[in-house]
Amino acid sequence: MIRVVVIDDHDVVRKGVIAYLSTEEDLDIVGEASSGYEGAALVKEKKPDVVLMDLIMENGTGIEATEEIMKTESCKIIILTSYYDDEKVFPALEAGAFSYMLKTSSADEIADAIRKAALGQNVIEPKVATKMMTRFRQDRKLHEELTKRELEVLKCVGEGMTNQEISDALYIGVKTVKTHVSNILSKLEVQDRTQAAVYAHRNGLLKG
Amino acid sequence: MIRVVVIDDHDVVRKGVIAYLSTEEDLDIVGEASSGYEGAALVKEKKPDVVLMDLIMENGTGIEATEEIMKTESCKIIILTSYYDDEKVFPALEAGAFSYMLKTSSADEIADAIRKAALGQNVIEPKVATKMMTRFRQDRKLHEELTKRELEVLKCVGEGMTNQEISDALYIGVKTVKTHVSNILSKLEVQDRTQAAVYAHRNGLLKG
DNA sequence: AGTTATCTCCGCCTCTAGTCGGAGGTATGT
DNA sequence: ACATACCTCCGACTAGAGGCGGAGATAACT
Repeated sequence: MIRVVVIDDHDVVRKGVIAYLSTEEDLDIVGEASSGYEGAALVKEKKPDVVLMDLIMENGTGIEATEEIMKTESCKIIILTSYYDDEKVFPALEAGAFSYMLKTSSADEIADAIRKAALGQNVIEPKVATKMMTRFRQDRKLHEELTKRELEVLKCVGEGMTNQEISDALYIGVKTVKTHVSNILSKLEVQDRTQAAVYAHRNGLLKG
Repeated sequence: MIRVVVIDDHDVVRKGVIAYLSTEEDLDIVGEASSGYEGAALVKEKKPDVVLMDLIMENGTGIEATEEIMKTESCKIIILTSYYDDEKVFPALEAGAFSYMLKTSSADEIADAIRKAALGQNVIEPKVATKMMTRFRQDRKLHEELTKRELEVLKCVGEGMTNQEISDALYIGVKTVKTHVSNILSKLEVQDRTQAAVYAHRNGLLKG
């Protein structure tokens, strides 16, 4: 029997998945949770073999919960979500997710992914796999080289602020802002602040 | 008996919702579909009282399907989705959606929304309702004022291109690009190209 | 025929942005 | 004690961005 925990704050999704998986003889649903925090605690208590995890949740994202679980547990975490954009996929994989499924998958595919995870085989959605390929080919997180202060400045640039406005907001001189911006541009390998702003948005460095 | 059709390309969600609603005595699931096109045809055939519709689907979005159905049918369409951002909510309501539910809702809430829809009562999620209020207060989509050409230029600006690069890409003079950019800035009510680029990204005018 | 909208282009002007090459201060770790 | 990284700031320079005012061409609607 493969012990499974389902974490998803979408009531209908969670109930639906559980209802479906319960009909499978070799799967045992040992717990369910509707938030990241709750889920992480539940996994530590129940020690399941496999965790089905949604990404977007009210209290504690799936990414945070995945990180938390992977610190101490050895279970396989399968991300089950509707999203397959860069900002969601890569942080999830880096956090220690084992497989990445989309909610467009059929119930059978999900059951199959659970069995494979229990055997140590990853299952990555083709669409997500394509993303990974292009990612690993060249790109790395350029913005990880940024210092704290530079990241603050970049966020301001990403909001469309001018150097003067940034200097007022951060209580530093305009010259200093220019220095930071220049360093940001070279670290991100872009030519001007507009490209830096685009970079910030594409890499999810801002809220909206 | 309230006749219901469920349209959702997420297998687990559709099956889950149906499994849940089937236990309700007064609800009769008369059909299900996994794409917008299929769903629209099904609704025209089955003539249900209420339709549960997902927004993001492979073939034919929920918005297109909603528009198509509302042309000829008189049923109540309840949007059931994970999204509540502007780009999804307003087109759906404009297309003729009757209620707007989030997948974070409990199964009981959804069953309740179906009964209310059958009685002619709308159910709008609080989060979505808030969006609607702010929307009707003042905001309109500024970029709808943009001409075709200006939109093309804005997309280039959103990619981080300079005026020179845009002029090369669109085969027009740099002076012309400047004129377009100036017009874009005033129409979007922003001060510079960086803010315009941010606007473009926030309003989903670009792919990534 | 006249109006309106759109796309195209020009010159002149100002100002922000960005580069280059410095410099001093404060942590941190070796 | 020394090196390194980070944050701060300076002056001088160049180039791109953006405002202002104007203009010709086409197409569509009245």
